[in-house]
Amino acid sequence: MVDSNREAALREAIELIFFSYRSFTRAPDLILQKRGLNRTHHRILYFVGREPAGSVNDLLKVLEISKQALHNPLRQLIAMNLVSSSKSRSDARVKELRLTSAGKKLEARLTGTQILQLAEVFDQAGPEAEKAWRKTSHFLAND
Amino acid sequence: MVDSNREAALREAIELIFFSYRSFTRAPDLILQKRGLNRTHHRILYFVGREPAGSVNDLLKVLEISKQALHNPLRQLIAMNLVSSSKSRSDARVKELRLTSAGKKLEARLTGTQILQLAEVFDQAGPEAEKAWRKTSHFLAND
DNA sequence: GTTTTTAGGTCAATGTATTTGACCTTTTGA
DNA sequence: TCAAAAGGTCAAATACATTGACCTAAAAAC
Repeated sequence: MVDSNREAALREAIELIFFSYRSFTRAPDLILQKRGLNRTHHRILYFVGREPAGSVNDLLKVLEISKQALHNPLRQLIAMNLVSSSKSRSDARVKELRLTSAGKKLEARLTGTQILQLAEVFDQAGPEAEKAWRKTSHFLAND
Repeated sequence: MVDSNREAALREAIELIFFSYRSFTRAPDLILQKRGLNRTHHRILYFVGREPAGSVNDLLKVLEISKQALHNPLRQLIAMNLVSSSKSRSDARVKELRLTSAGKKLEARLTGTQILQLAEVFDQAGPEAEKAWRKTSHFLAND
């Protein structure tokens, strides 16, 4: 059971998550908007950057969106020459996705704002708090 | 400056935030979907519940969306009798928004899943980690 | 004490994004 | 070798957000 004081404290935590997430995505969203891109494009750039030569399916798994929902933004990124797509040699059905150099540059810019923001936050909070934050976030992320 | 080891650690934190947020919204989103509602409807229910008799403008400020973007989902909630709207006595331009009893019930159900989830997470992480998580999240939320 | 301006809120049309569902190609495996 | 499954694409319908005009009531300016 969750008593009513505890509930108030947990509602405060809910709001922290809401406001944190909004703060966390604000800077990259502004940069994206100027190019007619959105949060999904950033996610694609991020995960393609993290796993070069990954397939469309790899992306679908990590993003948990439908392949139809992925298709348009991915196509746009390829058309804009931010992501390259080439047939896999081992399985001709599969595409290997990679960031182009322009894609790397944009990804670094977008994610860079978040890296700086988190660096500041952890700097203010201190290393012990950072460690505890990571531990707690891990429980939240994997459940 | 952020060196390359530190950058990798911060990228891990970025992913923790992404996966945490998704995990955090999954349960209520499923409930919402069954009624043809979405995240915005939950946010409206949440903040109307937090501030009974608040105005449309109060909602706009906290949600940071345009009034046109708010209008449709709010209208739907009123039509579904989850939110009530009545003219303010002191200023006839202003509406006072409140949860109806059905609205309270749904809000409790939606937010309840998140409260339980956070209760479990903090239980696993321990009270010190919770405290540090709150401190860190506070820096992130307000910047 | 009118008149103008501002605040609160609504509506319709357009544009953008996602979903639904069909489809194509290549590979795997019975 | 042929049916089924995996990877990926496309077009139409639907849902959602944005743009921009608009209405009414209240404050402020004159």
